[in-house]
Amino acid sequence: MADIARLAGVSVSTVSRALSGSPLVNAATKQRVAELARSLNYSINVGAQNLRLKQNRTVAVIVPFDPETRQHLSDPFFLAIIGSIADALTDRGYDMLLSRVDANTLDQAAQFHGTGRAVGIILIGQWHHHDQLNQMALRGVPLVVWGAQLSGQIYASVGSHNQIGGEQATAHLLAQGARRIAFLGDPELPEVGLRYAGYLNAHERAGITPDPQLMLPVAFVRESVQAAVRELHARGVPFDAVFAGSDLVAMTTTSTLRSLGVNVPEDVLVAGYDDIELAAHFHPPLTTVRQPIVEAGEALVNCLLSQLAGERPQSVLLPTELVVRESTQTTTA
Amino acid sequence: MADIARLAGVSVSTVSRALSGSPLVNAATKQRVAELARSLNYSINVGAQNLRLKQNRTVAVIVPFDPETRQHLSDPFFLAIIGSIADALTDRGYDMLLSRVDANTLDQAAQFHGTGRAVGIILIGQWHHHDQLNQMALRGVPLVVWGAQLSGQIYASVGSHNQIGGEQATAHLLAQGARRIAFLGDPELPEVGLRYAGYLNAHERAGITPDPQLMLPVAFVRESVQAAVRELHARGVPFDAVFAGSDLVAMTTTSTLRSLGVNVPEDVLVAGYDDIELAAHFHPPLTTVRQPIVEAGEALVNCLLSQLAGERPQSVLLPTELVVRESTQTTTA
DNA sequence: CTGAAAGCGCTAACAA
DNA sequence: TTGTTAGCGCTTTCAG
Repeated sequence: MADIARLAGVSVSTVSRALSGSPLVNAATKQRVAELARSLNYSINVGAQNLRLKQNRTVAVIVPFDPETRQHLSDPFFLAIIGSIADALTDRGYDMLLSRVDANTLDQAAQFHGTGRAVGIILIGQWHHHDQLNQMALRGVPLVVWGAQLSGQIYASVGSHNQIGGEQATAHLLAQGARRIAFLGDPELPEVGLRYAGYLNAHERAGITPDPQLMLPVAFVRESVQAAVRELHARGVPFDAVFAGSDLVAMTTTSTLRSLGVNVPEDVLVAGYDDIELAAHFHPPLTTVRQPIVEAGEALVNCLLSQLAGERPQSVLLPTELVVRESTQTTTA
Repeated sequence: MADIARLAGVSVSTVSRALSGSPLVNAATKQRVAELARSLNYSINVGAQNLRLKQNRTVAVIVPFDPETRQHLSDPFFLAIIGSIADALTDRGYDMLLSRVDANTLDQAAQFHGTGRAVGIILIGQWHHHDQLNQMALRGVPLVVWGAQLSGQIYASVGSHNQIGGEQATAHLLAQGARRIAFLGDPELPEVGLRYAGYLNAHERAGITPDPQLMLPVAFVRESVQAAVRELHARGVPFDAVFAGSDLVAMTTTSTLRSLGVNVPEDVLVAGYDDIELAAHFHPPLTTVRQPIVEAGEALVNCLLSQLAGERPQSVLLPTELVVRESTQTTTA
């Protein structure tokens, strides 16, 4: 900037003003400065500008990871949500700082705000860290979490209406004639817990008591799912449908069943949750509960930005939609 | 920081030194400062620090988008690569700034470096922008791109050995008895072009001349693939196998064929490229050419950081591996 | 319309 | 061992 000033024969203040389009500066000078800047391939140092202005247009998006499994970022749904956040942020003129932090020391996430690197934080997945998140919110960190809305929640969350989603899927399976529906997913996770609650609700409404043996608390990991399905099969516990906690689990279940000689949907109906892009192209095409991904990104970003604008944190429940495909069509249909 | 200094009864320089663990400062003072900092919930302002130090530990990861389709970030393979870069960067202590830029004004990407926001740039996908990328490299922007290695390339690239991958898949299909293998993918894209070259090579080596009608230049979009497959079928052009430019295309092809009453692998063999996680769980499990995702992230990051360390840009060709699954098993096998 | 000067939060000589 | 001072690159009063 000093160089430009020298070359243009003006002061740095003038250059600064010219570059920021201030009306105070002579059009001719403005022109000259602009050209010089271009020819020198110059652009403003955002760091210095932020320092001076105490502003910042960066949002940190954090994906917690389990330090033991050191598991990689791979669930297509989470990945897709990141994509949609990236889009929403770009639209609003914000940058996205993507980072992974150890789930056990989630407070690290707050550092992105504390150190002035980001104006706020979007956290993907609340897992078991409800309390830590409340702490952060209490400390005044602008925060939005993708997950379930829990009672006693101080931070804002955005998520689909998991309980209704769970009901929709289960009610559909029951309507298709299923009577012994296995549930696959870890109900300790708030979102999955609500989906399970929906599962129970739907049963109750139908006047059916689900067999507790059909509740398989698997983690969202391939091996865990395969093991659970194989064991259920080996134990000879009869079941005529599966409601999986995510599409990935549903797909793994389907292929595991097939390897055991059990066909979907002829022998067992399978429904998932998420409606990832591939669900429609799976064989059989997967019935699932859609979580609106594009809206999710927008809602997360809106929620964060409105907090920054001084409004009170306002959680959002996104509508779910049951997408019926062949994986739950009884062959007679 | 000034507050801490006042409270601790020392100067800011001492605080600065204490916080940075300088050996010059008295252990007692250091202790006191550390406690104060913790209790005030203070942490260093990275922006100011960077400004002063002229350093920076963030890397910009850029995904170009086509402004017309304004297409969202959704290909699982790209998403997975982003995940793996995030991991690699986290391991090396770098932050990742994720952004999407209009593919037509790719130079914008250079701004992240120009404005001091990032030390270097990782670009996902070179598409048709070889020249622009060379320009950027020429201007001295530290840059790595995921894509093919082209002649006359100044920037560094990391990618799988697309031609060999194409050969592997095609040779496998030929070995399985296929004689009329359709190729689906836009050969204008450097990576796909090389895969196609591999396809041609394998044919030549087998002494077979592929029918030009079997070359379907589809974009990597669902609709495009469906349309192409339907048209091929409608025109009555016979084919006994498909080599798809990506797993997503292969899966779409499979489900489109199925809707036309053509079964995989009984009537037509299908092979893909990428080996995304779902490929193994697809039905039928998909034969594909694996691009090593974890290594990809590491290689991209290494390549960029070594440039920053002053070494010459060094492109990397990652090995591919043919993963044979049921989608290419002739039923008699 | 333009320039001089102060200062954003931090670090690094240089002195003491 | 610690404090003083200058300055990273920028913006913005306050005077001209």
